Amino acid sequence: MPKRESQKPGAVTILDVAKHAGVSPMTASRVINGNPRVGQDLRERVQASVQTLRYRPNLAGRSLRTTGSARIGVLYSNPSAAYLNELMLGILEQSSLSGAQVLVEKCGGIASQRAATQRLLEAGVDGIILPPPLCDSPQTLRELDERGIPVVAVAGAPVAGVSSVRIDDYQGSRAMTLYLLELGHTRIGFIQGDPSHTSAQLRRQAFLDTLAESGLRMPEEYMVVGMFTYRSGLTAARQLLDLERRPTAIFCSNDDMAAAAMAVAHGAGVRIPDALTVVGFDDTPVATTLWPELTTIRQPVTALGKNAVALMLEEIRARRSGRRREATHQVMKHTLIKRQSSAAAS
Amino acid sequence: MPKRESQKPGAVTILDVAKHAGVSPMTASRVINGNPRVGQDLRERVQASVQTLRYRPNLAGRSLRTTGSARIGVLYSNPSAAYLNELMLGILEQSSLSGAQVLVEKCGGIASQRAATQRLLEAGVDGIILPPPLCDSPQTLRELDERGIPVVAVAGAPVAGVSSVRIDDYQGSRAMTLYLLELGHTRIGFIQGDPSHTSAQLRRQAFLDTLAESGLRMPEEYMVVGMFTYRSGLTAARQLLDLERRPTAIFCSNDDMAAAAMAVAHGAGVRIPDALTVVGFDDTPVATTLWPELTTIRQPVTALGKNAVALMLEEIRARRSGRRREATHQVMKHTLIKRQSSAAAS
DNA sequence: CTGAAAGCGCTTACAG
DNA sequence: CTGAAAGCGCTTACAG
Repeated sequence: MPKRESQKPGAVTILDVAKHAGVSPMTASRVINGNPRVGQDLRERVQASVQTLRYRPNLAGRSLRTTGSARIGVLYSNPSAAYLNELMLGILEQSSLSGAQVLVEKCGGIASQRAATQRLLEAGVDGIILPPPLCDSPQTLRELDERGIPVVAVAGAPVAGVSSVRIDDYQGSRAMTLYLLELGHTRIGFIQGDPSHTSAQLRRQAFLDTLAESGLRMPEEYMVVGMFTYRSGLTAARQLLDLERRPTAIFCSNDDMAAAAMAVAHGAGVRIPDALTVVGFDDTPVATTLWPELTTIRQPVTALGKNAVALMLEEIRARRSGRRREATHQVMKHTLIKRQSSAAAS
Repeated sequence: MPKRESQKPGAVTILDVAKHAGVSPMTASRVINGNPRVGQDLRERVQASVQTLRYRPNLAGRSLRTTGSARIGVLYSNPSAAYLNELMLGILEQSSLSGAQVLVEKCGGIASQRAATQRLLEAGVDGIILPPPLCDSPQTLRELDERGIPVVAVAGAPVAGVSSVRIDDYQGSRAMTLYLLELGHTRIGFIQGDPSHTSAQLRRQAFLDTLAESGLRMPEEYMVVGMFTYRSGLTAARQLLDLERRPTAIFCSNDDMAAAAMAVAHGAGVRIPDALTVVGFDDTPVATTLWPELTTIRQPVTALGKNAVALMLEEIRARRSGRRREATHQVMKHTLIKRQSSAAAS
């Protein structure tokens, strides 16, 4: 008799499901994985058993056979803490679902980057995920590609041969600009992000293009360069609010700079949103920390992380079975989130 | 001949290590897991092979035998986004290392909490991790305990019979208070957190006790109640800075409120840290986003998450093998992080 | 102290 | 369309 005593009572396995449905474990497995080559009635019986028994597949068991021992590296440099946290959340969640292991390395300059890559490779990673801003470094991408390591870039401009997951920064920025125009703002300041980031360039370009479409053009001093940091946002916002004829709205290229702009406005006694609309981009946790809460463009950062892992796993499986996949470029949906920091122009 | 072709070349298994070292897989396993009952020379040979082959254990394989199919639920309500993100990071990392699955449920009031618990249980979780503020709800703890579900509380006051992981809020607050005194501040404002949170009470008490020790007592209007939110920090900080004889330092019970205090100070034209020292508690990402960067007490939130999972897994294993463990109360180390928002009293 | 056997839960590859 | 067999990588429980 098998020892069932030390067994957890509620641990329903696929064998239990199969027995309950009166089929072989294989058939149960097929139904559970959505394989269409199963007869209608067996399928229904298995599905019923899954429901009744509240079966949940054990991912360790599954991944042992499928992905084998996939290991994914994440190489990052100089990130926004909040963004990286959220991204890692998605990466870990998905890899836990898929039974993959995740190794993380941080690097600074190009030398330390090589060392970090080396460490990841020695640890046996099958591929590397590159969050911004590393995803924007052609050199990094080339080096990894030359070594034959699969790469998935998160954000950044699509590069031939390298899979990527991102949102459409251009359309996101366009949506925000249209929203500000709808609110009746005609004097809109813009704080740009780090010019070396593709996302910063796209957000700026969309802003300018969308205004031009509406026949509007901002005076040059309404366009200020920031670096995506809070500190740079302070300086930039001060510049804008010190103008003689100052804007009635400020579009900041990310939330951190928007937080800074709000602090400066506050300091100058300018009330938000009555006298000044401030909007951001990203919807990081700071957006709902601030008061008034920040109107911004939501990036599904966690989902970006999840999909990056899924893409990577497909790539790894393909390579293991000797196939070659085309690089995939996945664009995820952004959302305009209206909160209390924006209002109609007065 | 076994098909080795579709095999990933770098996938070193424990069998490779064993063969390379000339021992059985069992001995290799023992060495790798630090089991002391292995002879000196076999141990060394295995360790050398691990090095040479750059062996990394496959966690899916391991967890299949050890934890079995452990599933851990996380039940949270009304969290600080940044704190929860970081905690989840640790939870997911550790559970991925241990091959456990994580299910997350959010809840609001007590009714929705029951429903969420029910969903977790139906999904077959073996135990539930309770982040703040749920860890402070005796009712929640009791209900879970009555159903016989293992619980690990993150933060909160230690409760008999319920394992917990936390930092010593009292000592952390004491360290910060001593630091402010060292800097020569004698007029220190204090913004308290949500009074229903144990951590808020402890931080406040330590502040008062430590001052008393030094023979100091602040005027009543220097103690202001906040709610741990940015918004409440704005109000509280305004109160403090509007005082005729205002403090030279403000100790905020968390970083979000410190961010608010800095914004208000900024608004009032009070320079930080020259004219005003502002310090926080937690070291969430916002602390390094602000300018000047925030002096604060670092909570190892990610590590708290990791350890909560580790504790939970021990508990689950113990129960499965019919043993009963005493509840463990783990206190992790905090650190005073000195940044640019604090300076000597002028 | 060391090892041969068995099995964790699942799915791949083969056979019908 | 369905199933019996084998094995993913590891460790538990048993034997010596």
